[in-house]
Amino acid sequence: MPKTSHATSGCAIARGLDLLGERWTGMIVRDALRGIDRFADFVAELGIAQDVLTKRLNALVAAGVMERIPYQEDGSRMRYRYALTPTGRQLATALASIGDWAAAHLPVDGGSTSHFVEAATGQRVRAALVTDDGRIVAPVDAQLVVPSAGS
Amino acid sequence: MPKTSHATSGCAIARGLDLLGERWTGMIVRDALRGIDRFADFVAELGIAQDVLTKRLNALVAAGVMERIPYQEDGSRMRYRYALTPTGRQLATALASIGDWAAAHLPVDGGSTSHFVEAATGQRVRAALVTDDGRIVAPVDAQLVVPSAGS
DNA sequence: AAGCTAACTTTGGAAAACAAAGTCAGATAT
DNA sequence: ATATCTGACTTTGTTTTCCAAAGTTAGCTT
Repeated sequence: MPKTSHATSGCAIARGLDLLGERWTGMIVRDALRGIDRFADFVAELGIAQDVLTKRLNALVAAGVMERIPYQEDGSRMRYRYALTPTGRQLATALASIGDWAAAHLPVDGGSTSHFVEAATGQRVRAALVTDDGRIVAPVDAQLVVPSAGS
Repeated sequence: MPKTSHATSGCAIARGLDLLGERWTGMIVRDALRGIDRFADFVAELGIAQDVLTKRLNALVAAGVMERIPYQEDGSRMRYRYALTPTGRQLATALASIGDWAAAHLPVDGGSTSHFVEAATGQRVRAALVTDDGRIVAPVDAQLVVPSAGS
């Protein structure tokens, strides 16, 4: 067993990090949310090595986050592109919360940063913790509950 | 420059992933949220190699996520522990959204998974996208806006 | 002085990432 | 028909990171 995997851990955070905590994976999903879907474009945008991109895309497809879709431009042969599945699009919340946190706590000189908006209204949206009855809870007032065993 | 860094990227998601997208970092923060704060306990809980833990803790301290705090048990010499800063505790939202997503989309046999609750009431909380006026927006209805340049 | 313990370093080998070059398959141009 | 172009990958060789085990350090107790 060359590399530690938490894919079968009882902790959902561990399982999620097994994907997103891997180098490049989060950036690939971010670009996919921006509409990028072609192998060569991911390479150009991210500067990722091609063999690594192949592995990551395969992992994302295997996890049900992305799917490999054939397409054909006129006057070209059939090729493949990679698009987020509904499951993958749900990761928007996770990426938004990471982005919101970084915007607040890892500032950088150049002002404007990326953010999410509601498509219908253009209104800015942020990630927050909410109760089932719609109350917003500050992160400080939240507590992590782990059923029993740790890892 | 041996390894690509997005630490100075204009994209906040890239900056956040530069930390959380590194192997082990998210798991360390998760355990820190559970109250783990000693070097040896992180090693025991995670099975992480000690030199890697040293590097990750240093990076987290440098980023302002954790702090190195001296402590002394009676009958022992002074040692150091690692605790989340207020900035670090804000990552609860990000970890919750990753955990919520994984619980929904990366199921595993053994039923119970970890989750966050409101400390005061014990009520379960979940990560969601909300507008500034408190409306909840489904991830599908959200759109990522990137100011200008990509990476 | 010798032993104990927690927090690290050091060391050497294995796995992964990186960069560059090569493969492949069709569609168009010569 | 052969040659060329393009996008999606492999292959190859080097660099970097990860890993596991052993070693170091500092102060307290026996």
